[in-house]
Amino acid sequence: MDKPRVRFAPSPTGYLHIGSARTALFNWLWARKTGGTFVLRIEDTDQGRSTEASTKVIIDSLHWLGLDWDEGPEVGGPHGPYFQMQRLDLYAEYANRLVSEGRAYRCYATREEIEALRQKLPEKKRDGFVYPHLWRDKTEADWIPGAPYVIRFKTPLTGTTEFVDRVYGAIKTQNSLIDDFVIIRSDGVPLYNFGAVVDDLTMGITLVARGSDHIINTPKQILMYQALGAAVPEYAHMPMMLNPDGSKISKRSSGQHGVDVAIEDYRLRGWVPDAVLNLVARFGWSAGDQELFTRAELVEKFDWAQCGSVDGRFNVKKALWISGEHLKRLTDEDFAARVHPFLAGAGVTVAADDPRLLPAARTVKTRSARLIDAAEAMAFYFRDEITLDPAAVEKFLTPEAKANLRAMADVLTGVADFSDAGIGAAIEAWLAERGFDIKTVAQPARVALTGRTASPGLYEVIAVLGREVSVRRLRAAAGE
RNA sequence: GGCCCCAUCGUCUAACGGUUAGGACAUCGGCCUCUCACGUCGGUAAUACGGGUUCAAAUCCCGUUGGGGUCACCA
Repeated sequence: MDKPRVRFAPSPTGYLHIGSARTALFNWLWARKTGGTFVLRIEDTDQGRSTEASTKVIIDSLHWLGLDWDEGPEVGGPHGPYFQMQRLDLYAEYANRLVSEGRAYRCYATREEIEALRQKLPEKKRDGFVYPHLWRDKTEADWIPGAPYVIRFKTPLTGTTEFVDRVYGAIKTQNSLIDDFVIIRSDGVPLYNFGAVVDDLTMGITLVARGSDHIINTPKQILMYQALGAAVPEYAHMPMMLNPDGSKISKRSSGQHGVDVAIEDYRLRGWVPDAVLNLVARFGWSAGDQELFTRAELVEKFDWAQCGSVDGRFNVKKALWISGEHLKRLTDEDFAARVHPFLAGAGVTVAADDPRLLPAARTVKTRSARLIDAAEAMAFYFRDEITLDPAAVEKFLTPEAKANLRAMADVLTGVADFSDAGIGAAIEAWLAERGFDIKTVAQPARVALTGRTASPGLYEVIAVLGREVSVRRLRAAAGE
């Protein structure tokens, strides 16, 4: 059996949507698992909305996710070009073939003309209005030289079109319900359904996997394959990814639900690529009770048979949990290197080779959901001047506590072994000598050293900060 | 509205005719503890409804209800 050829065919009208990323991922997983070929094709026929900038953003996002393609932009391939606007001649050739074979026809009716016809109908019937077969039965003799026309597909009037989706199972449609849709615009540019079919056909795509919003297009496309005398590919549709309230995920809804839409946003917020892949993989797909997957495990375990057909709602907390789990699995060194670029955003300048970077990062690793959170949590280590949280000052920096902070500063000044353990031992000895419980000094010290009431462990904070800074901050908070 | 699709804890899901309906996130409680996390132990929580088929139904069939998709010279 031949190896599958799958594709991801985004239209460059914005960013890489989280749902599209899943479509790309599932196709990629299938290709990698089966040793097949993953094709990237840019569907830029919507000239009003397609931009080069968007093409770049989408390609960058795919690179960032690590979803590499075997054929497509940048890498080329035997079936190129991989931008639809560079394939116009091909579409014209196939369209003309359909016309000459009587499977499609020129339609000179204008949009206005058709709309006027629709308006003539009683209001109730306007909803289900389909193109009346104005030009369906005309011949070449009726063509109007020089006038603009579109090419419409001559949809069979009877019969049903059926296909077995790898996710949804059997789906059938009455052909009589499908109108004679336009395949080539008056400017010669193909419409989605036709461009996709000609490309999938000429690129040898054997399995078309895409979002379930395309289920409705599938019968039309199958009809075109048949009219072209070509073998129909397999189909696999994936359920929609929705907001927590069931609405569509969009830039606009993002603020409302906290659901990031664009893959660049995930990168900017400090997700690691594998966590994003893990996140989207679990929408509509599962492997028993397993929740966390590495990229390799995804490739190994992915199968269409385990894909469900239920639309999924985004769970922000679970998403953050997945991100955090992936962060925890990074080595300390890797984690530190990845969090470094985010420190600037948290307002501190830290050199990549700053010796405090690794130990500081280590203390926030299990406390952060994303790198941006980690950077924010560890910024206090690097500030020249920290701002103390007023409420915390009010609550913990009492005169008595300040006296203890001064004493603690003195203790630290004398600690020989300035490590976690050494510091802990010295402070605990001091505490024992005074008969204090650590609870009486921990929170005031934490506020003095970090500015806040929540932080990594006290001893590790002090160790990372170093003797000089720790002592200075304790004394400053004590009012010296 | 027509057509298509979907329906198990709040959310994501497991189950592929026979289970005390399992797991994860969230939530609640305990442990750990210098705070916050992490970790750990335990609890609450679901087969939308109504009919069939069957010895047996979350699983198969029909209907109802609810949700989504789609009805362009967008993709």
